[in-house]
Amino acid sequence: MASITVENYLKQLYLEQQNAAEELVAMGKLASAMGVVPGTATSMVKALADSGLVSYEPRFGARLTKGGEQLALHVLRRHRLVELFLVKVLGLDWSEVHDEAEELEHAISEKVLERIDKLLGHPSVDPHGDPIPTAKGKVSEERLVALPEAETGARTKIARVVDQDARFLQFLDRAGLRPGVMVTVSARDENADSISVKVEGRAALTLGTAAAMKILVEAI
Amino acid sequence: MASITVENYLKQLYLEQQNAAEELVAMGKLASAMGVVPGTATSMVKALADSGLVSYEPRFGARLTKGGEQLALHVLRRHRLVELFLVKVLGLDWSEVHDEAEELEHAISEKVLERIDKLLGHPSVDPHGDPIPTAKGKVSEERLVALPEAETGARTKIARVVDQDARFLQFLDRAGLRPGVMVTVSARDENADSISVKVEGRAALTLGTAAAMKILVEAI
DNA sequence: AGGGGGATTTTGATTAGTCAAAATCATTAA
DNA sequence: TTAATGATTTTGACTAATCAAAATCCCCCT
Repeated sequence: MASITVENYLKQLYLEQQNAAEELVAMGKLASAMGVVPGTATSMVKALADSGLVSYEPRFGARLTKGGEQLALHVLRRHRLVELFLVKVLGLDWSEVHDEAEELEHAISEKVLERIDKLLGHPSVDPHGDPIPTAKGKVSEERLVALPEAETGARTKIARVVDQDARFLQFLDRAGLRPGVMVTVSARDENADSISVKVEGRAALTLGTAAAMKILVEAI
Repeated sequence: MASITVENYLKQLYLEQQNAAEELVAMGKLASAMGVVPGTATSMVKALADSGLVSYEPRFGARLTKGGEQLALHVLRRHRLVELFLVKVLGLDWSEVHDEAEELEHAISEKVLERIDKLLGHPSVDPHGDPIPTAKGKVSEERLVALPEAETGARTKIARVVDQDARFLQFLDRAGLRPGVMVTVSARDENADSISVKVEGRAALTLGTAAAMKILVEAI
């Protein structure tokens, strides 16, 4: 069995690989994502390479192998199903479930996981709109765009929020910006580096582009 | 925070202290309960003594301090609430939840635990009838007797089963011997080292004394 | 009193994961 | 082309938890 540490490295490698869109994940990136010193990442990656979970090109970076990716997706599935479970069954807030799931994802057996999956009706996304990999390790491809890229004046639905920071999520929550909510980009200001969004029955809200980029809406 | 290993040692020390009824737990006992070699138990107990969680008398054994006992009870509370949760909410079998809980007990936060407790209606016993310590670390004292000690011919209720072995529990389950079920000791045979029990609408079943001792019924 | 035996403790080694700091390398800037 | 810069890798050391096996101790029996 992969240790908790190994599971975390694989998961992080997968996530980095996703949003960086670069082929190889640099040791520095991985190290800071894992909260360790770079040398630690290097030696861990070498160990992972020895067990065939990643392929490592010294001085350039690492990439998950097929096997490593399957394991990573499995961890991600546990993480996201647990998050949804915590919200739907135990009534926790979507801003606080990430940290909880970070622990539980390593303690849940296959059997319990499948029970949870069934209880939730085989959901396809977690409370942040992140896709839940299937038991076989497939992730559904979504066609989403970041809020600043949505057409001005067009109503779209918030589909996903790509930041797990509790305070940011609480801010969004208070502003009514949750997955599933319909929003309209009412104005944009290149110079101010901001856009204004309108939620049903609320005053328009102005967001900096960086924050708005974390909100993904359905492409039309 | 106490590591998973430390939590397990404390829990085991508590359990040994309970059913051995001796003041001190011997290193040999602790080691075999933990599945480690005796020397390992010795050095771990010395470390626990250094952090004030146990008091250790070399060559005699160890005993939990007040602080260690509180921690142990906390772990036990998590373990038992999780077991009940798995049975009641996720529909697992009472024979299989022990092992699951063994992992989850170390991954559950205070917040999630209290949600589970509330969802279950602040239960006082787990699926095996083991008492669930309160958040403050109090355990309700029960007045139970082992089945072989029950009066012959008197109807009593099964209250607790003190063995977590899945196969034994499955055997009991098939025989209808579950906590809450009414049973009568219909006969006893000193020479055969056995007793016969009768469950409502079933043929009498003969159990060896050792097995029957693991079934506790309400004292009348 | 003297041994034996069984449990306990010690000692020395090992593994996983980590850090600090020195060494190495690749690329950019001059 | 060379030197500087910043990232990466290496080295040596540390901690927690463990085992194997040698050393020690306590109690009981003769």
